[in-house]
Parts: sequence; C-alpha cells; structure tokens
Amino acid sequence: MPELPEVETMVRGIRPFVEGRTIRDLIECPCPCKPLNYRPQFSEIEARVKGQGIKAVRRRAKRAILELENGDALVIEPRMTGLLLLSDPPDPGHLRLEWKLSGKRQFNSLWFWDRRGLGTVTLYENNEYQALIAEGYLGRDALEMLAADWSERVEKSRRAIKVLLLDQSVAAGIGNLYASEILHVSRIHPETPANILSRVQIKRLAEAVKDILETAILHEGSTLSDGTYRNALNQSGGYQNAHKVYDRAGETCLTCGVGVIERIVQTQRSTFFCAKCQRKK
DNA sequence: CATATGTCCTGAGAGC
DNA sequence: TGCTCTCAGGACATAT
Repeated sequence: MPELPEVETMVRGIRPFVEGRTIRDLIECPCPCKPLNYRPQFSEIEARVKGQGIKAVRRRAKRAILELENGDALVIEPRMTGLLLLSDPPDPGHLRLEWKLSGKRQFNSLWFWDRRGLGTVTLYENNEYQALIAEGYLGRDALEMLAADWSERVEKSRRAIKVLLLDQSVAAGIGNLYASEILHVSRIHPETPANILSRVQIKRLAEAVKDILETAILHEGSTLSDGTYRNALNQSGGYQNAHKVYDRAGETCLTCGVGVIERIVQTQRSTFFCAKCQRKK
C-alpha cells in the first residue's frame, strides 16, 4: 500500500531516468481488467502530454507527479497496488500505462502497473496543480510537520488519534501501516482522543512521524506478505523487517517483550498496538 | 462545520 | 478440488 515512503521511493527511483526527457507517446496497455480512473478521459490526456518535456518528478503526499514543460502536471495516485516502474513488472497482466521516452538511455519507457486498478491518473492544468501543491486541500507534508503544527492540529479534534493521522487534510502522507507504527513508537494508545494528548505525547508523536517515515524511505518502503509493493526496479523494500506492530496481532511485543499485539478496527481500518507500551490514559 | 460511512477494484486465503 | 465469502485500504462522494 504505497504511503509516503513508498511513493517517495518510486519518485527517487524514476527521477534520474525521466527528468528532462520528452514523452514521445503514452499508451494504454492491453489489460483484461477495468480501466483506471482517468481525468480527463485517456484520449485527452494522451493528446495533451504527447511531445511534452518532463520538467521535474515530484511527490505530494502519496501522489507522484510529472511536471510538464507547459505547466501542466500529470498526477499519479498509486492508491493500493499501483507502481511506477522502469523495468519488469511483478506480473505482466496488470500493466496499465507505458510512457515512451525520447532519446536512448538505459530505460526508454516508464510504466504504471496496478493489480487492483484503484489508482488514478489525472492531468492538472497549472492553476489547479498549484492548488494541489499548496496547503489547504491537502495538509502539510508529514515530513515537514513540526511539534507546533501537530499541537495546533490535534487540539481541534475529538477524534481518535489514529483516525486523525489518516486524515490527509491534517498532515499529508501517512497511511494505515505507518499510523500504527508511529503510535507504537510514540507510546500513545490509538483510541486516545486527539485533543487530550499531553504536550509530551505530542512531542513524541512529532518525532516519531519524522523518524519512522525517514527511516522507511532509507529502507525503500515496506513490502508486505502479498509482495505487491516494489521499487522502480521491481525490487522489494526492506522496512517490513522493522515493523513493530503492523500485521503482528497475537505476537509478543518486540518493544517490551511482555505485551501481546492487539488488532482493533477504527473507521473500518485495522489498527495494531501493544496495550502495555501504549496505555490508555 | 466535524465526523462517519459507502464505494471503487482484484487476488489471496479461509471455510465448507 | 472448487466453490463462495471475506478482507485488504487510499481517496473521495455522500450522509448524518
């Protein structure tokens, strides 16, 4: 499930081979599955990006962005199972898109692969792209959040802190997996109402968000047991080996060695935590 | 306004 | 073995 670290890894992986090149062609791969979500429709995207240079490759929250010469931006949301690839896909049956790139280099195509097809591809005109990049519709990037920003956001909500961490308008980029890991390291119970967190807890939360996301980026993200997530060269990430709670229900806590990891459901999403390390206040 | 729920999609795994 | 059912969750639309 590509969250901030996985999308950052994709972006870093493709950037050296994509920036500065021109999109010679954008092709929909033959795939028996339902088509991706395009906006506007594919034929219009195709017509508008063909021949455009790729000025920069960027990330905004969990989205990867190809900034084009003319000011438009092609925004790719991998959502659950989408991958940007320079080489072989995990399986050829779910290739969705191919960008044919100008010039002859080590890689001459960029691919979008998506097993479940929940991913989206959206062409933004410059003005709406600027709104996407700005804070507002999406919150500040989670890597840029300071303790003071968290304080301000947290005190306004009675929602459970785990639920708040997933709200992309509060802080952008944290998903279900990293939310559990962050709260574990912060020693905060996931059901704690956001507005009763202490100053000390907020400080720990702010530090854990940066620490976990940055470390996960260094390990090129998390490849779960389904093996879906891969970097741009179709290699597994490594951060799953550092997970302390995610998908470990019933196992002894690796932090305290005493508690047993529990699984609860909050707003229809699994949350994992150790009740001994993360006491309810 | 704040918060909660339903929907999209496919494949893996459980249970019979 | 082969069927049906449930579950996984990111982002958004719709409901409360």
